[in-house]
Amino acid sequence: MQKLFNAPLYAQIREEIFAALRSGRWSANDPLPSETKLASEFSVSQGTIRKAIDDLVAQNILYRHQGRGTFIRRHDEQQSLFRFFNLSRTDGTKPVPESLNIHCKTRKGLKHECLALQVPTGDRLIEVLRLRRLDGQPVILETILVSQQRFPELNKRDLPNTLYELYSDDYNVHITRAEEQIQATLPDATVISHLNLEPTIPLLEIRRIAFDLHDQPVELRISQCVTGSFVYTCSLN
Amino acid sequence: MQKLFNAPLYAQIREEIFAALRSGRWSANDPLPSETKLASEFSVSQGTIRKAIDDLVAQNILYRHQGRGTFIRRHDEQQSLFRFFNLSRTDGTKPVPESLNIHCKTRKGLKHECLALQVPTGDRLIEVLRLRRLDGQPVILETILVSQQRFPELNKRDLPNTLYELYSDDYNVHITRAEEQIQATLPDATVISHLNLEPTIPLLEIRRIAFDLHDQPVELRISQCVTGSFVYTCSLN
DNA sequence: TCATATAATTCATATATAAGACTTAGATGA
DNA sequence: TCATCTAAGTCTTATATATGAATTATATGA
Repeated sequence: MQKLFNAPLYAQIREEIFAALRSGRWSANDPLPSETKLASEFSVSQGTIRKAIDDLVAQNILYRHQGRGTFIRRHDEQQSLFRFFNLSRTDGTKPVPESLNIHCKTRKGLKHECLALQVPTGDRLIEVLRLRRLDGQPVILETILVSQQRFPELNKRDLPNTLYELYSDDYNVHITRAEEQIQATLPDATVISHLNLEPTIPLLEIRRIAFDLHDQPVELRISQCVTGSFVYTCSLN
Repeated sequence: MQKLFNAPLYAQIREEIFAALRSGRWSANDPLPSETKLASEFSVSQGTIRKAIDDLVAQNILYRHQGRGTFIRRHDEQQSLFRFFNLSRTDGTKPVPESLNIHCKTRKGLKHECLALQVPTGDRLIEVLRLRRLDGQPVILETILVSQQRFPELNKRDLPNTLYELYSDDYNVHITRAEEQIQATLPDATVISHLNLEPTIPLLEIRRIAFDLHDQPVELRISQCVTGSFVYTCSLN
C-alpha cells in the first residue's frame, strides 16, 4: 500500500476500516477478519493494521479478545446498564437501574428538540416517558426523543430496559458516544407527581444527546433526577 | 532486561518509569531522557520504551513532542483553566473563569473532609473561599480544602487563578486526575449573599477530590454553581 | 469424559527507517 | 565588528515491518 498525502499509513487504514464498519460490511456479532487477513487485504503489515485498530479500540468502537478476535462494541444488557449511566451511590458504588414505561407516543418535535436531533423543524418524533428506580426508590423521570422516521414502529414495540441494545439489534443504529449537559432545576407538575416530591426539592436535569457510528445525533434524552442518596459522578483526566 | 512474573516487559518498564517519575528523579521542566537512552538504560528496545510511555501519555501524565522530547504534564495557565473545568455556555463554548478570593484561613477539618483527604480526623486544614465569575457574572462560590501540613504557608501566599500550577511549582504536588460528584441543592446564607441570589434558586453542588501522582487525595473542592446561562458538560464513551 | 494436540487469534518485542525540531558553524552584509 | 540568515548535523519522536509468544477454541483420540 502506497502512502498518500501526508497522513501516516495506519491513519489511512484506520479510516478505511472505520468506513467499512459504518457501511455495515461486517456483522456486529461476528469477529472482524483477523489482523493478518486485513493486513493482506490492505497490503500492509500486521503491525500497521494493529495500530489502526488500536485507535478504534481507544474510541470504544471495537474491542479485542486475545485468541478469539476483534469485535464491534455492542450495547448488551450487562454493560449497557452501566456504561452510559453516571448516577452512583454516595459511596461510589453503582446501583442497577430499573425502568417503568409510563407512555410512548408520537408528536411533532419542538424547535430545540429537532435542532438537537438535526432533523427538519416540526418533524414527527417518538416520545418515551419512563420512570427509573434505583435500589427500589423512584429517582429519575426520563423523557426520550427520537426521530419517528429513523425508528419506525418503535412506539408499537415492547421497550426493554436497555434501549441502546434495541436500537442496535432492530434498527442497526449503534450508539458510540454521548454528550451530557447538566443543570439544577425545580420539578414541574409531572415530575412532582411521578417522583412523589415536594415542589421545593431541587433536581438534577441531565440533557443527553447520543451519537451513532456516523456521529449523527440519534436520541435526545432529558432526565430529571433526585439527588439525595445518589450523585452524578464524573472523572477528570 | 529479563521478564519477571507474567507481566509483559513494557508494563514493567512503565511502572519503573512511573516510579522514577514519582520519586522526582526528573525535573518537571526538562524533557525525560530520550527513548533511545531509556532503552539502553533498561536494556530493551526503543519500541518497548515507547509502548511503556504510550500508557503514561494516555493517562495524561506525560506528553510528547516530536523532535523535542517527552515531558511531564504540568498545569500551566493556559490549559489549566480549562482542563479541569467542566462548566460551559449552553452552546458548548467555554468561558474563561476569573477568581476573587474572599478569605483564606486555617481551621480543624470536619470528619467528612478529613476522610476525603485521607488525613487524621481533626487535622488542621487550609480553607480558601473564592468567588468565580464567568463572562463577568458571579456564578460559582468555591470552597477549597487542603491539608495544612502538606501545604505549609499556603494561607500566607498570593493565590493565583490556577491553584494547581501553584501546587506543582511551589509544593511539588502534581495533580493528575480528579473525581467529581454532583448534586442539586438550594443555597445557604453564605452563597445567597455572595452570589446575590433568590433563596429558591436551585444550585449545582460539585464536590471534587483531586489526586496527585501517588494517587493520594490532595484537595477537596466544593463548588456551588448557578446554572442559568451555564451548564456542566460531560462526554460519555 | 477427559486430556492433549492443533490451528486460529491477538499480543509482545526488536529492528530499521522516516520525519520533525533544535543547535551550531559559517557565510553574508551592513 | 556585529547582527542575521542559511544549511548541515544531530538530537528527538514517529512509523512500518518481521518474528515469535501467549491465549483461546476446536478437533482428536484414548
